[in-house]
Amino acid sequence: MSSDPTIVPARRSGKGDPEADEAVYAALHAAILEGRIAAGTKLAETPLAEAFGVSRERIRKVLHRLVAERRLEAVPNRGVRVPQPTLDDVRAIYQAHRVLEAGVLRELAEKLDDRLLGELRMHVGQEQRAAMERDRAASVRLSGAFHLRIADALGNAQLSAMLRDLLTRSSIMVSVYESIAESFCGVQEHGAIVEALARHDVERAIALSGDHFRLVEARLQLRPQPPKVDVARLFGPIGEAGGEEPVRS
Amino acid sequence: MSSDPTIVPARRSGKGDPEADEAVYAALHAAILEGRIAAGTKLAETPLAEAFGVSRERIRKVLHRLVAERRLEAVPNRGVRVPQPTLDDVRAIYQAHRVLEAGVLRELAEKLDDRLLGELRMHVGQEQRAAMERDRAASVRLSGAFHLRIADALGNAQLSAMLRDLLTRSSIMVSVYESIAESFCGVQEHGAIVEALARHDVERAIALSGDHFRLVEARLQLRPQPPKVDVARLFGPIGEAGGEEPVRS
DNA sequence: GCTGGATAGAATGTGCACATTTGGTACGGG
DNA sequence: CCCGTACCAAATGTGCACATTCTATCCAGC
Repeated sequence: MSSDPTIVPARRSGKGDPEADEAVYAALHAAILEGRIAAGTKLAETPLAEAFGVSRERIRKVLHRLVAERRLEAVPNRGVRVPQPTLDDVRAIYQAHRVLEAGVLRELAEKLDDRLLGELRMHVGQEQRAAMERDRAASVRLSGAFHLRIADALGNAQLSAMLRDLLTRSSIMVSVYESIAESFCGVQEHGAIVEALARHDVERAIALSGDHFRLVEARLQLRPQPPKVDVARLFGPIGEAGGEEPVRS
Repeated sequence: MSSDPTIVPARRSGKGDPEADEAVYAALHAAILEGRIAAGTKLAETPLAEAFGVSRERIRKVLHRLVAERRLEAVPNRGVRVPQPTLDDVRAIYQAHRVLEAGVLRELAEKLDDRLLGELRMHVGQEQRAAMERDRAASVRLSGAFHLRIADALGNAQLSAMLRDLLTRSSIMVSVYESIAESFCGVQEHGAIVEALARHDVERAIALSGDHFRLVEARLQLRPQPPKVDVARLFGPIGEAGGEEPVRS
């Protein structure tokens, strides 16, 4: 998180802290993304406000923002819940990713230069190293970053944002439908795509990418038991410099 | 559910009306989309609240929602503004649309059946009829609907949503950078894409689609004088007459 | 005459109290 | 014993008042 060690304003009471919004948002966003909150869990405003040690209005604003971003779903007068995606929803995400990447690869082949090719190869090298070192966390992260890298190469902010959104949604899905051990893509598949691009073989690159996604899609299956935890216990007081007396029951 | 079927609560204008949110959102959304509000215009909360005849909090919520949807941009403590896209932004939108449609066409070719083909041909027929009748409004609407139709054919909600978002963004752009007279696509180009699909000639369909978008892209140019109107005059009080009719100046 | 700062006005942001709705529960009737 | 109804508690939604921040104007100083 961003911290300013140089100047800390005197107002530490947690009242008018403009960073509190972002802190709450980041905490909830990460918790949803990493699957720490079971799908279908209702996120009540009051308990969250007490857990974070901020006002209910602040929680409210963040929750509505997450709803607008489709990360939570809201029922009028009945609060917000963590959406429970169906298997078809997950397949739709991966299909969308596959379709989008096919278009991106076609476009990318026209403007692929040596510098970009070198960067992609370096990235695959990093993935291989992480895989050899059995660094699972790095593998998952780099695997997603590979697809993002391809999209970013076009320099189109819209495409990058769309792909980034799809990736974060996949992350949510993965926690529900896929075992973590299987969640990262195969490294050699990424390398094959890059080499096909290097040969300007667009059709081959797209085909490899398609097979790649279909493979991930085929591995999907419903996990038996999503974790059920109390949201109030999940979020401790945020930011040691901030509020420090949320318990009042 | 309701225990009192006989009593319909008298909807007090502006107080506890749950439809007011949607009405304000729809009015603002449409105004932004149709370019009735000049790019760069600051949307102050108080004047809007008075114009719509609702509380400032309601306006606030709608404005923040529009910001979350990237339809407006916000500067902390300085209100929200209608974003002013650069020419590069517009090109990025169209490139994203082109890239996405290329992927969609490739995928669609595999699952194209006679029924879908018939529907697409019928849609092109409607476009031709609208073009012959010089119905410009219908032409613009059907032209956008054509691309949406293609994406919807895959039955993927994610892809449809992404394309719908790109289309609405194009609409905004068009009002700034393109003369309305040129804003709809050529009908024969749409027909050619459909016929290429009918022959299962994916490469040809994608090439046609690409040329199609590049053509639209090439027509882009900065319009000299965006309209500058007062937002307070634009939005009459809602809920009384049932509709908001903007006053064009 | 021009520049800089200070002040007043306005607009945005936030917390609080209240209104409305929902879901559960207990009670009474069939 | 079961079902329908009325009440109660909790949670969400909303309006209002206040705090904070930005902007524009005016005045003093150079």
